[in-house]
Amino acid sequence: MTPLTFPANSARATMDDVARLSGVSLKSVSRVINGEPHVSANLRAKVEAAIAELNYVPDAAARSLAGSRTFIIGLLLDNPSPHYTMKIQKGVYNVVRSHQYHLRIDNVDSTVPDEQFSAQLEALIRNNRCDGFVLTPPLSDNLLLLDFLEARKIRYVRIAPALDNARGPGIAIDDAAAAAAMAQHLWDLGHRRFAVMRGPASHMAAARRRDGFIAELERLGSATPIIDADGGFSFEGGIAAGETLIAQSPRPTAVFACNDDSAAGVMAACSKAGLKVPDDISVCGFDDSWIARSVWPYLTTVYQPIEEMGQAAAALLLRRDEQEGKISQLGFQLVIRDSTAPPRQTQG
Amino acid sequence: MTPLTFPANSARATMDDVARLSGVSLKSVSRVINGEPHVSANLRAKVEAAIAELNYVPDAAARSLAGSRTFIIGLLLDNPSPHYTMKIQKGVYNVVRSHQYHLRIDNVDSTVPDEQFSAQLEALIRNNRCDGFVLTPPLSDNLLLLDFLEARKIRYVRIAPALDNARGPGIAIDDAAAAAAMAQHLWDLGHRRFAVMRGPASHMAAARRRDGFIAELERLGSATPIIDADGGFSFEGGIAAGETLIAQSPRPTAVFACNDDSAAGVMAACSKAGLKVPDDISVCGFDDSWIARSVWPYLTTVYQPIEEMGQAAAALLLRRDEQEGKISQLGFQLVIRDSTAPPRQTQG
DNA sequence: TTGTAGGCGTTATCAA
DNA sequence: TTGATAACGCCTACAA
Repeated sequence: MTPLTFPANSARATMDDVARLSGVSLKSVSRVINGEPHVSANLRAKVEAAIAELNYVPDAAARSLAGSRTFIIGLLLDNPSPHYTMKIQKGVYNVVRSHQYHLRIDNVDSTVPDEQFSAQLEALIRNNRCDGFVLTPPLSDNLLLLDFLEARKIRYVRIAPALDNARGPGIAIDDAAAAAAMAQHLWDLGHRRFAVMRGPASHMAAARRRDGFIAELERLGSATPIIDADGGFSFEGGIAAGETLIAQSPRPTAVFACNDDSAAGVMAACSKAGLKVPDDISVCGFDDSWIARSVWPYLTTVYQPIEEMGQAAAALLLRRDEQEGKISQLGFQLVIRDSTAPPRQTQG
Repeated sequence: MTPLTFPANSARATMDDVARLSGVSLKSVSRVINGEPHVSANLRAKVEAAIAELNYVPDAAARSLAGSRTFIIGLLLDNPSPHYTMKIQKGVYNVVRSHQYHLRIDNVDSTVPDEQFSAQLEALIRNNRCDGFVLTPPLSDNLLLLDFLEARKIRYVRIAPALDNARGPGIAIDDAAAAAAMAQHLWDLGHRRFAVMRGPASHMAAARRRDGFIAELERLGSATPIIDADGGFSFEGGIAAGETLIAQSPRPTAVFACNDDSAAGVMAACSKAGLKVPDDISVCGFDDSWIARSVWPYLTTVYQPIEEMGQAAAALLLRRDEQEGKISQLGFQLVIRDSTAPPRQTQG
């Protein structure tokens, strides 16, 4: 019934065409398309047949002009890592498209003064509304943004929020539990002297990882104080802070970095200092980002389902029912690769 | 005149409001908004004042329903590296937004059979047209896609096209010249025995880099045959192929990889084999991607202005004048870091 | 140089 | 359960 190839230049069918072909009114066609109740099965069948025959698809512009929906979901981005961003974007995209929606991208810069930031937001929604935004970190915790959206009754879902959990719906993982799992892994290998490379103070999730790691070690009975340093979430920061950490005496036998980039920095610092990973020292990260498999040895890390988080966020946004400030947690996974091993006997 | 804060819930002004306030007709307002000719300075001033006072912005949905433009630019993506994609995306975004356009993202999978691929394309443009697409590699060289768009008279600009240059407008760099510059750099350092890590056969730009590198060496007077191997553009591939290359006897003193990822793989292979970079062997890459500064030592590479390419592509698309198949070339830059150095005296 | 009338393709309001 | 008819906000003829 539906022709396999659709002539490129044939004029697109409109609702009028469908109504005429099926012999019903315009409004009835509209009802069928939007799945409204109070439509007889007979009428619905007729309309659907006509739609199929004409290869009809509703026009998005007309729909959003006449109605309240735009069939567009916005993804709000603010300089996270390319790897992270693309994963989120892909997850959001797939769900959005499967619902016949489109994905719009918007970048903002949240490091500017409040007034400028507000102006950016104004500009975004001025001439082209969308049906909701997916917020990525650090925007997920930007109170100014949340206020702005709520004042305009624009729906949003936050990814990896760390703040104000009652504020709006969100998707996250249990950072503390994931860090604890890593602590357990190192403990089981026999490590007893640890160092933590924390992230920048602004990154709330990093603090949770650090705290979760340390809390678990204390629970397991770690006696030694656990030193830490700020790796700034970057490779360069990881090198600098890593050099500090491995210069301690006695040297820690294992370093847990709160993200993969700074973990790679620690590995570079070890390499410069002549320490072999994992023989002389174990190093592990967090994220299972692309760099985890782009260093040698491959990095032991925590996988967080970033793409799935994007999917879940989009799905939440597309479900029109109002959900008040519920944060859904997704699972994580310990990924044990080659950068962690039992400590040397002489040191153990 | 323009209020600094704009009440969140005030109804948005329409063209009607502007017309009424400025005491002119609807059409005149339209003329001013669209910068049409034949408008007196006086009238224009009145209308612009009213627009400012009412904080008016045209409604995108109404505009695209009534007119032919949608004020949306699509970015067509197909699994390139996150780093590359995000750079392009950012460049396109900035230009698009500065023209009051919005950016729509569309992913396709070009590895599927032709029929499925066409179906994907159909789905993309069925219910929501856009004013043009920016095509990223490898889609820039996808003939099926180009045919599809041309048949529907949809404008596009190709990024880094390697094929069929007369086909449609595009933005690129001179890959061969960039690779030649790298050859010159290594030659000047004193290297005389080279290896090339080429990319996958499907990536046309990689072949140009390899060929350009070799051609330049021959021009410089290289006598030794230049060995090469396929690094698959990936870190893993780089390790495997790198092991082959450095096992040659006599060993090459410099390895040029056609992208950074496989260059990092070469460095890992060297590390495994006990070779120090750059003391024992020089390694260089291409792209100046993020990994170039996430390895130790930092990678010597070629910077290509990816973000600018995105900008240029968007700018080309937004200029409505018809440009037939012109490829604009942007500049590249040699980035000399720590992974290249003169060869050891004993080997030189 | 300016203005008037009609239409773009859909949803929403009412009445039947 | 269905269907006329009027918006939605703008642009494109065409006329003045």
